[in-house]
Amino acid sequence: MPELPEVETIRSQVAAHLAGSKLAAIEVKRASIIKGEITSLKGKTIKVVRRYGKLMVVDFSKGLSLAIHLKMTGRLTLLKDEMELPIHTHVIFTFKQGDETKRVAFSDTRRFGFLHVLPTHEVGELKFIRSLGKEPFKDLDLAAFVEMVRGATRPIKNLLLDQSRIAGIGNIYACEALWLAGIKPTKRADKLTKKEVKLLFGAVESVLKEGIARGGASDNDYRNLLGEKGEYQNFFKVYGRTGKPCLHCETPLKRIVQAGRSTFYCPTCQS
DNA sequence: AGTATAACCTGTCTGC
DNA sequence: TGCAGACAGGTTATAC
Repeated sequence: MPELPEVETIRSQVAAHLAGSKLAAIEVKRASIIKGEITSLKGKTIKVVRRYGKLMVVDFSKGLSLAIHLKMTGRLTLLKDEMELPIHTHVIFTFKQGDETKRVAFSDTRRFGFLHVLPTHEVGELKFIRSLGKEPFKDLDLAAFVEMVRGATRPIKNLLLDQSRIAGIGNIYACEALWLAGIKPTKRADKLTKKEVKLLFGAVESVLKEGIARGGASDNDYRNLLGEKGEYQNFFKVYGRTGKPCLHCETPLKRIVQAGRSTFYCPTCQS
């Protein structure tokens, strides 16, 4: 479920609530979602929480790290006292900071997500990270974006979703950015005009920024570390709005399928 | 280099 | 009420 803004929201919350906390206990209910030796994290303290595209990396003391991918339905939940465990909880972490005890559950209905324990110095060697493309707001600048678009013959929507080119964009933000830029999702990437490329670059940054500002999009499953929904779903212009009027021109929005994923767009504004 | 499809899983919704 | 089918924020392997 979570795309860059959702993962970034959780990343900053994990940093705010758990940095400096010591992992006192780990309860594993389903080992198959774990790679590496999770018990080695016991007694270690959280130092830094990073994000690579949609992957979160928690750096612990003693040179150990925990990579977390939430995929579609993964959640990290800071458990309140007496709180029932989320459904499909696979791992429960108990942290101590001074007198305080904090419990965090990793749950994942569809079990696509994973936890991966590895030495911090090996994080950069992860195949997932090595194959990631440029990161919005970091090394993805307009020049890099122009270059990328110029060299691609596939539809622009498919390019936006390709994590090996741009890290972090998923189906929601791809659709929203294309609507904002007024570009048809099926248009061949290298056929975009200079003006369109520039508009799209701005639109991508704009929707990601707004997604982060609104705490992510909870169209369905997504919840932040505190179990709260995001707000960005209330501001979708096209995603999931098949048949509803375009907010610009009132044309009924269309749904098509590209690369096996739903694309929502306005046939009038995006041509 | 690109596409398309299936696969990994469970849950929810729609239509008959 | 039941049941089949479509669909869901992601990634990857495999076959064209």
